[in-house]
Amino acid sequence: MTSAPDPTGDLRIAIGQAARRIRAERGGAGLADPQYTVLLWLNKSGPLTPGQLADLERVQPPSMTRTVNCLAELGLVAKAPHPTDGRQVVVSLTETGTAEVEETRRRRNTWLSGQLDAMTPEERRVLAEAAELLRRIAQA
Amino acid sequence: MTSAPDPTGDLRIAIGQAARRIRAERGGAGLADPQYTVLLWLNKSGPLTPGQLADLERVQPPSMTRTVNCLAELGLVAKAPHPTDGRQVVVSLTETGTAEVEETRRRRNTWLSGQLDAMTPEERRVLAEAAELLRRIAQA
DNA sequence: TATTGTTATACTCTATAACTATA
DNA sequence: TATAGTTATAGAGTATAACAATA
Repeated sequence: MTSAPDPTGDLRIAIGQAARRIRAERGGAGLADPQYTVLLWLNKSGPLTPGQLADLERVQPPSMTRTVNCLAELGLVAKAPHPTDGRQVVVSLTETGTAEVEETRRRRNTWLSGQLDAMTPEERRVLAEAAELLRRIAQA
Repeated sequence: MTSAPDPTGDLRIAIGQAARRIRAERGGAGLADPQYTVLLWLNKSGPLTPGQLADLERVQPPSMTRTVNCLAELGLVAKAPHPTDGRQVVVSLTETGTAEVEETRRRRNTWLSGQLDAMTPEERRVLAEAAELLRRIAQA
């Protein structure tokens, strides 16, 4: 019982499996993926508000509040009042957080990096392009 | 504050966002992604045991037990004793389940299909290749 | 004794709704 | 009145550990 090809289903399944597999891995300090991703955003873009982070990650504000608080408790980010808008909060990487990002990135034996390193340049190119396309899909 | 390119981080973020975005969509009967994925496997490969499904989906057996039970309650799959091995269970699509798969697939306005349809053939090719690579990553 | 599946339990992530504070 | 963030609550998904049944 084999049905016709289903690129959509194949892609859905592949994304789901990959996301689950990646989630099962822990970077440096045992940080879960959503938390580490926030650190990556802050490292890439500088200080951001929880609202901006929620938009970037495409999650609802309460989810980001929780993630940010978790990181703050670990001392990896700091929350500060917004200079001009009392409603907003500014989240920034601490020294510890910056070190955590860089240390994790430096460790080339990080699981996903290891997987990519084992691939051919052409395959890495495909995945890099796919990353952009997936990002676009996620923003639709 | 913009750091050096980080293909690994970009890919991780993209996969996470895409998985979350896809999960937020509901196919035909409002079926969640993990459940629909099991239907796709059964439709593709025919009847399977919970253990086989767990291996295919890279989840632990208890997770699959739960998913299969949910589908059985909905009448989309049926559980039957294995003909020769009393320990095993055979899960198969019911008529309703088959109809559900085909109806969902036929609806081209399914969210992800719509996204793919809006892309260029080249972009679809990249994603199709990426799906294979992601599958390989997930199995590592 | 090893394997298949299930039950029990707990944790993480996410969402919606309601609330507070500020603009 | 609108916006940013938080708190409260709930639900989905997954995992590990322990158990039952069968090989």
